[in-house]
Amino acid sequence: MARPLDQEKRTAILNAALRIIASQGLGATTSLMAKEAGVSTGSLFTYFPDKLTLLNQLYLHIKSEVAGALLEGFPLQGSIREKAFHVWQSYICWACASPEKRSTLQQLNVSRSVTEITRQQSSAMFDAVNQMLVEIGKSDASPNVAFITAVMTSLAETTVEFSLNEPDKTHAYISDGFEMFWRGLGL
Amino acid sequence: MARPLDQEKRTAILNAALRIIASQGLGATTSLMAKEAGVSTGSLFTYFPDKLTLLNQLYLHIKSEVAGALLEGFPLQGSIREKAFHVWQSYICWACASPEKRSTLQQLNVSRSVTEITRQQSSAMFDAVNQMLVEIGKSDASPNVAFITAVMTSLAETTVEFSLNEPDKTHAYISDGFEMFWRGLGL
Amino acid sequence: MARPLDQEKRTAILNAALRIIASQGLGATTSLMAKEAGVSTGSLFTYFPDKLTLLNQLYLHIKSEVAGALLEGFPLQGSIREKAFHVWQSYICWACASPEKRSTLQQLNVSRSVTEITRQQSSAMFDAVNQMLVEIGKSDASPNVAFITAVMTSLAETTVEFSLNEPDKTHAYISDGFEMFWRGLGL
Amino acid sequence: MARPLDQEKRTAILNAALRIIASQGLGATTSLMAKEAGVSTGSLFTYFPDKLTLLNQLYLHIKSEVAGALLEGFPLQGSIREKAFHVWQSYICWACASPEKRSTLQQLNVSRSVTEITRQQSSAMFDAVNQMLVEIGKSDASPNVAFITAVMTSLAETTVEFSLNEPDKTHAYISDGFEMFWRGLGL
DNA sequence: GATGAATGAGCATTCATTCAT
DNA sequence: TATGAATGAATGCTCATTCAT
Repeated sequence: MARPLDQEKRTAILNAALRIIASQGLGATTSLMAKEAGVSTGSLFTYFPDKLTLLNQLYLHIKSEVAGALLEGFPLQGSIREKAFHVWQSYICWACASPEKRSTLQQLNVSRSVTEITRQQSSAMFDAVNQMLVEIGKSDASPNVAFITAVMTSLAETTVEFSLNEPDKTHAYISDGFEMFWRGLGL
Repeated sequence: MARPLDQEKRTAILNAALRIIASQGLGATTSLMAKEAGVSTGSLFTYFPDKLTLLNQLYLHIKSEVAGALLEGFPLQGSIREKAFHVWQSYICWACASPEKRSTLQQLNVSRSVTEITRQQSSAMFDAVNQMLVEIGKSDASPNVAFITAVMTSLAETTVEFSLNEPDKTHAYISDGFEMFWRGLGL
Repeated sequence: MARPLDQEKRTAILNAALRIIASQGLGATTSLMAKEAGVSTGSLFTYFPDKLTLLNQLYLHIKSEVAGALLEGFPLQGSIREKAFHVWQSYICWACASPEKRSTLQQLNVSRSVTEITRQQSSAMFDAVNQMLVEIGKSDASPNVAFITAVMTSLAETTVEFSLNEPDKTHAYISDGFEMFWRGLGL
Repeated sequence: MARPLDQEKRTAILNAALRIIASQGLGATTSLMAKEAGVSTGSLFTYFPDKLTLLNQLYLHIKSEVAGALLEGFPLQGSIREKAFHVWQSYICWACASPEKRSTLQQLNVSRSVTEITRQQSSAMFDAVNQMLVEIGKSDASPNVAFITAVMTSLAETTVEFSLNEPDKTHAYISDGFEMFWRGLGL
C-alpha cells in the first residue's frame, strides 16, 4: 500500500493558503501556497484539482470553523436575546482571535471565485443560528429574517473591525454593538 | 506646443474600467479596459502611469461622485435627524441607480490595491457628512464618531443590497433601515 | 524468494498502451495506460524502466504479431506470386481486424520514439517475407529489394485504409490492389 | 500608427516551427520555435492564438507551397501521362529539395493536431491535380479516383524516401517509380 | 513486488508595460 | 500624442519518474 492521502497535508495546504491570502490577497500564487505548506507544487494539485476548487474548499473550511465556534455553548434553552448575544459574542471573539481567517473569508466573500453552490453548502452549516434568527424575525415588527440576518452580520463585522483596532476595548464594543443591534430591532 | 491631455479620454477610461471591473472583477486586464474605452492600450498608460494608479484614481472618481450625491440638497439648517436621513437616502438612491459603480467601489474597498493615502483623500471629500456624524456622536451616550460612521455605512450597504434585490420595496427598506439605525443610536 | 515478473501483467500493460495510444496518440500518459491495464502507475515502471522503452517494446510486440500473421499458412512451396499474395492478403486482413494495433504501429513508425535498433530487431522477424521479396527482386528488371518492399508496404497500407472505410469492398480492394502492385512490378 | 502586424515575422515563425518540428517532432515547445524565429514567446502568440492553430496554419503553409510546386509548369495541354508525370516529378523534386518541410508535413498528417477543416482547405488547393486524377480514373478499369490518388501519393512518398537516401539515384527512382505506378494502373 | 502519493522541471499561455512607427 | 505590436517574467497545471509504505 502506498502512502494514503494525508488529511493533515490537506489541512496544511488549506492553512497555508489561508495565511498567504490574508497577506497577499486572492492573487497569491499556488506555488507560494505549496511552499508555505511545505509541499511541492505538484502535491497541491493532488489534493485540489485546481486553484478554484482550493479556494472554494478553503471557504467551506473556514466557514465550518465559524459554525463550530457559534454552536459551542449555544444556549438552546435560553431566551432569544441570550441566543442572539451568544452568536454575536462568539463570532466577534472568533474573528478577533483569527484575524487572518476572517480577512481571507471576507476576500473570498466578495470574490467571483466562490460559487453559488459553495455558498449554499456553507449556509447549511448554520442551522441553529438561522433558526434563532427566524425566532427574532417573528417577534419583529417587520419580520424579514434575511434582512435582520444581514444587518446582524454587517454590524458584527463592523464591531470586529473596531475591536481589532482597539483590542483593549473589545468587550465594550461587543456589548455596545449588540445593544445597538438589539435596540435597532425595536423589540 | 503639445496637445494637453484630453480630460474626456481620461474619463472615458475611468468609466470603461468601472464597467469592466463591475462585470469581471479587479483581475480585468488593462487592454480590455482600453478597448471598452475606445482607446489603445498604449494610450491608457499615457493617462495613468500604471494599473495601480488607475485603480486608485478610479476609487477617487467614484467616491467623489458619491460625495456629490450626498451633498446635493444637504439640509444645512435641518435637524441632525434630517441631515442623517438625507445622507442615508441619498446614498441608497445613488447606489441603487449606479449598481456597477457601487460594485466596483466595494471591490476596490476590500482590495489591497487602494492605498491608505487614497483612502484619506477620499475621506476628505465627506466633510459635511463627517460633521453631521460628529454632531450625532456628541448626543450619543458613547460618543465614538468613527464607530457610528462605520455602523451607518454598513447598514446602508445592507439596505442597498436588499433594495437591489427587491426594487419595488426600496422605499420601505430605506425608511425601515433608517429607523433601525436611528433606534440603534438610542438617542 | 521474490515473485517473478508476471508476464500476463506485462502483456496487459502493452495491450492497454496500445488501446490508449490508438485513441489518444503518443502523448497519452503513462498513468492512463496503467489504469487501463488495471495496474498501478508504479507497477508500469517495474515492467518497463521508462516510457520510451515501453513504446519500443510495444512496437516489437505488435510487429511480432504481424510477423506471426504473415507466416501462418505461408506457402513455402508456392510460386512467388502465391507467396506475395499470401503476405499481401494476410497483412491486410490482420490490419482490418486490428485497426487499433495498426493505428498505433503507424504512429510509432513516424515517431522519434522508436530507435533504429528496435527497427532492426523488428525487421529480423520477417525473414521468410524478406526472402520472398528477394526472389521477386531477382526476377525484376531493376532488382532493388528494399524499394520493392517499401512499395509493397505502402500499397498495402493504402489498401487497408480504403478497406477500413468500405469494409464490404475489402475483397475487391485486396485483389485490385494486389493486381496493381503486381502489374507495377512488370514481371 | 504602431508597427503593423508583420507578415515576414509570421512567416519567420512558421519557418522556425517547421525546422524545429523536423528535428524535434511535434512535441517541440513554442518557446523554442519563438527563439528560433528570433521572436519573443509572447510574439508567437500575437501571430497565432495557440499552438494548435499554429500547427494547422503551418500545415496549410507547407501544403500551399507543395501546390505551387505542382502547378508550376503544369502541362495543361499535355496528355494524361504527361500531366501525371509532371505532378510526380514536381512533387518528388520538391520533397527532395525540402526534406524538413516534407518531414514536418508527414508528422502533421498523422497527428491529431490537424483538423478536418484544415485538411479540406488544403485539399482545395490541389484542383488541377485532382482533375488530372479524375481523368486517369475515367480511363482506368476500376475508376476509383480516391484510391488512385492515394496510391500515387504513397508511391511518390516511397520514391522520395529512397531518393533522399541515395540522392545520386534520384532520377532513376523518379522514372522507375513512375513506371511502376503507370504500369500498375494497367492503362 | 505492488501501490499511488510526492516530486519539480517543464509547458502553453497571459498581461502589464514599453517603444518603434 | 496615439497606436498596437513586442516583450518576457510569471502563472496554473501536467506528468514521467521516484520512493515510502
